[in-house]
Amino acid sequence: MMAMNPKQPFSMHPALQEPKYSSLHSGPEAAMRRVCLPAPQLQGNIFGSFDESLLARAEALAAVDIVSHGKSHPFKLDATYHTMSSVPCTSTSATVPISHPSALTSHPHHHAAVHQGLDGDLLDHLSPTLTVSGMGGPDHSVMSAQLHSHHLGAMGHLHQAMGMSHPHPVSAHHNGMPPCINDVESDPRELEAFAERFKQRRIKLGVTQADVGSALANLKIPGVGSLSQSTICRFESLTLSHNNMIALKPVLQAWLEEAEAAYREKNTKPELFNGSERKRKRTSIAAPEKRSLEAYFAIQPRPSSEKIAAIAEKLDLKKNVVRVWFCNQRQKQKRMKYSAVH
DNA sequence: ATGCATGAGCT
DNA sequence: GCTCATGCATA
Repeated sequence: MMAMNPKQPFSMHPALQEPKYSSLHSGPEAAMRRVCLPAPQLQGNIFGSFDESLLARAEALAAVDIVSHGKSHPFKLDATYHTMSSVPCTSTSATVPISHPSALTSHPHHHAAVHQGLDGDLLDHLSPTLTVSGMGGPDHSVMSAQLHSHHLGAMGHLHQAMGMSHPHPVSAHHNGMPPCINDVESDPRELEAFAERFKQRRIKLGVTQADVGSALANLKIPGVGSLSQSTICRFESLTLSHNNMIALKPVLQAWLEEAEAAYREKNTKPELFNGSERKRKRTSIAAPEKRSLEAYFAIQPRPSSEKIAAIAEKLDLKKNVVRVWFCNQRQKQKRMKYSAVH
C-alpha cells in the first residue's frame, strides 16, 4: 500500500530544529541538564557511583513530599515549567510544514497571498483532482468529521509531505531566501495572539477542536491531513513546541479563513458523528509512584537504561513505562509556554 | 485538558 | 534509545 509516515510531521532534522541550540548534544535539555549536574561527561560516573544513594534520596524526597506537601510538591514538572524555545530568527518556519510555494508560511511580506489563496488560487492549484471544496461545498461543512474509521497510523499525513523525507534542508525554497525570514509569523507574540484569536473565532463558529482537526483534511493542502482534538487544543493553549506551533499556524489559519468564509455565505451545519471501536489502554501511574518519578527526574532527567530499569523495579512499574514517562517529562519541559515568560 | 503511547527519523 | 509531533484514552 502507500507507505505512510504518520509521525514526525512538518519538522526538519532534529539538529536543524533548534538552530540556536545547535551542536551535537546541546539541546535545550542539555542546558537544563547543566543546571543539575556538574558536567555531562560526569553524569554517568557520578550517577553510577552514587546510584543507590541518589535513588534513595529521590525516594526520600518523594516520601517527604507525600507527607508534608501532598499534591503541591517541589518537583512539579509541568508544562508551565520552563521555556527556552525562543528561537531568535525562525529559520525554523522555513523548514516548516507546508513545503509549498505560495503556501501558508514563508514570506513575511506575502502574508496576503495566504488569504487570497484560500479563496481560489491556492486551493485551486492544490487540488487538481478536486473542485475547490473545503468548506465551500454545500455539504462540505466545516465540521464534517470523518475520522474514527482509521487505525492508529492512518492519520496525520500532515507529516510526510512536510519536509521530513527530504535529503535536503527544506528551507526557503522558491526564493532562495535566507533562513532568517518569517520573523513576522514566527514572532512569539504573534503566535500567541493568533492562537487566542483562533480559539475565539473557532468558538464563534460553533466548531469544536475535534471538528477543526478533522476538517483540516478538507483543505486538501498537500501534506496536510487531519489532526486530533488534542493537537488543536494544545495549539490553542500554546502547549506545543515552538516549531510545532509555527508549523501548524498556517494550516489552522487557512482553515479559519475558509470556515469563516463558508460561515458567512451560508450556515454551516455541524454534523458530528460518533464511532468507536479500538481500545488502547492507558497506563495510570499512581500518585506515589509519580512523585518518586518526579524526584528521580529532578536528580537525573536522563537516566540510563539501567537506571530506568532500577527505578522501574523499585516502583514496580514496567521499564518501558518508566522510559516513556521520562521521555514525556523531558518533552513537557521543552514545551513552549509563552504565558510563563511573556 | 492532559497523561501515557506510538512511530519516524536520527545518532 | 533519543527527540519530536501527534494521538488515544481519560479525568
